[in-house]
Order: sequence, then structure tokens, then C-alpha cells
Amino acid sequence: MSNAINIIHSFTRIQERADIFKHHREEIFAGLNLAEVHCIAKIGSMEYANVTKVAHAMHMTRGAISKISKKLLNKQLVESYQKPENNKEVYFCLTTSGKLIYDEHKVCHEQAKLRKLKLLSNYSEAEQIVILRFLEDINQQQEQGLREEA
Amino acid sequence: MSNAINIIHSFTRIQERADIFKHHREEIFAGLNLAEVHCIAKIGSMEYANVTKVAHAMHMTRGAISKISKKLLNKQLVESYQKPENNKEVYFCLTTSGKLIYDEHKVCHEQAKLRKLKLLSNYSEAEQIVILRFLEDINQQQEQGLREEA
DNA sequence: ATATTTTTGTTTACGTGGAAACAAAAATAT
DNA sequence: ATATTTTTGTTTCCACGTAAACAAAAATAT
Repeated sequence: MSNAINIIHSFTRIQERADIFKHHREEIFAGLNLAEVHCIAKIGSMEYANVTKVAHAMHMTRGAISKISKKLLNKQLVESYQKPENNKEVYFCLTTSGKLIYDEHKVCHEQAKLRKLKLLSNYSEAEQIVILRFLEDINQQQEQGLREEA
Repeated sequence: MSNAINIIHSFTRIQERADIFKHHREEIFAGLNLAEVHCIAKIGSMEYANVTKVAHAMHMTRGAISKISKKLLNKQLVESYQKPENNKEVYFCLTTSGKLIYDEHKVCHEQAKLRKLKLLSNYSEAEQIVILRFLEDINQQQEQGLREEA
């Protein structure tokens, strides 16, 4: 079936693009790279964000997040604090300027979402159900593939 | 529409997974990482593969491929040669042991393809057409998004 | 209560890949 | 023919992120 083959190719292209985008080492906003902006996004949207939780959310190591948050502290985009009863965990929150980045990023994110919703508005409810089923099937298969490797 | 939102979420998860997979710095086959295996795959499937062509095919810089191919030369998985009439371009081909990796990788790739075909066999022709239309729409939108950034 | 294990965050060493500067050869212009 | 531009490959410098080793605190076991 030529359609199936084309689906696979098209899907592969999507994966490759995500790959390429991650490679992008350039700065996005004011002197911040993608990882830093993402880190701000996570800290801004999380209760009691700490290194471990952000690392998990960003699929990165604690070491990496430790370094990134140190940079964000130096740039005064985030602040750290602790709970009086816990001397081990360190939490982060956004400063005023950090919140600005957070909002700017959020707008971009919402615009992307709107573009996708607009695209999807060209599909009937029935068609959308098919698409969703496909994406969930693929997701499940990929997750299983990863799990088998481990 | 809840379906549209779920489609977006599911799609995002796929992109994130591609991201994570690229981060995988571990070796895949005998002491080779992902980029090296991909490089072998490209060299093995290309006429007169050279640094520039492989770099383009892998969406990486010539500098990166130059280094990788040097490693592959040291590991004796590829060989380099030149045409007598051109003293500038350097071409690569696989050695016997390089071909082994190539074949092994190809098998993996084909298995993944078969898994996807099997998954798609649960969809009617009409449904597959919908899926393909969606993936191509999304691909177009994403490509346009990248182009606007540049 | 004390000992052991787990959790949390940091640091160090290392590998990878990009950007840019180079060098050499080839292609093109004049 | 000669000069200029483009193409090709390499190297240097650097930023990023991982893995692993650590240290300190908290949780759990005994």
C-alpha cells in the first residue's frame, strides 16, 4: 500500500525535524538557549520546582539541570528558597524578569497550539478520531520499543 | 474539541520522544554510537559518499562528519578513495566489517518499518488517507515555521 | 537510638557537535 | 592565461549534556 509507505515516510520526517530542532544551539530569547527557556517554563508551571523534578520533566539529568539553574540564578531569572523543615531540597521560583521570559515563551507556545487547532479544523470529528487513534497507537508502539531496549 | 487537544498532546509526545532518543549517547552496536551507525548507513547507501553529501543527508555540519568519518576510518569500518581526475573530493565506502554494521542496522530499520506497517494494517484505506493528509499538513506547517525563523 | 539505604544536589571528566577560521583544489569570470 | 569565487575537507575553540563520583540530608530498617 503506497499510502502506508508514505505515512511512514512522512512520520519519519517529523521525527527528523524534532531531532534537528533540538540540535539548534542558538539563542531563542535574550541570550537564552532552548534548554534555559524550557527550564524557566517548567519552573514557572510547577509547584515547588526543584532540580530533580525539573530534570524529570525535561528528560535530562540532574547534573544538567543543576548547571542550568545555576546559570538562571546568575542571570537573576530565578530565585531559590527552602522550606524550614527540609534542609536538603532546594526549590526555585521565577523572578519578575524570569516571569517575562515565561510569558513570552507561553505566547509562542499558544500560537503554535492555535496553528495546529486551525489545521485540525479542516478535519471532521470522525477524521480527528482516526488521527488520534493513529497517534496513540504509534506512541504506544514507540514506548514499548524503548522499553525493550532497556 | 477534546479530540483536537488530545491530538496535539499526542503529537507533542512523539516529538519529545524523538528528542530524547537523539540524546542517547550510548553505543548501539559494537562500540558505535548512533551518529556513527547513521553515518555508515548513509555511506553504504550513497554513490560516491563524501563529507559534504553525508553531512547534508544527516543534517549535520561538515566538521562533525569529518570527525566521525575519521573515527570510522580508524576503526576500519570505512575506506576513503579519490577519483584520479579530482584531487579535492574524498569518497568513502564500507569495508567488509563496515558492511556488517550496515546490514545489522538495515535489519533493525526494516523491522521498525514492518511494525509500523502492521500497525497501519488496522486502518482502512480511507483512514490511511486521512492520516497521510494530516501528517503532510503538519509537515508543511512545521517546515514553514522553521523557514520563518530563518 | 543507631545503622543502613535512599534521595537530592553538585562537581568532575569526558564525548559530541556547532561555528568559524583555514587551506587547498576546482569552478568561474575577466 | 590569470584572477576571483566557490566548493570541499580539516581543525580549533567552545558550549552543552551525560555519566559517575561525591557529599549531605532524609527516610527507613534494625
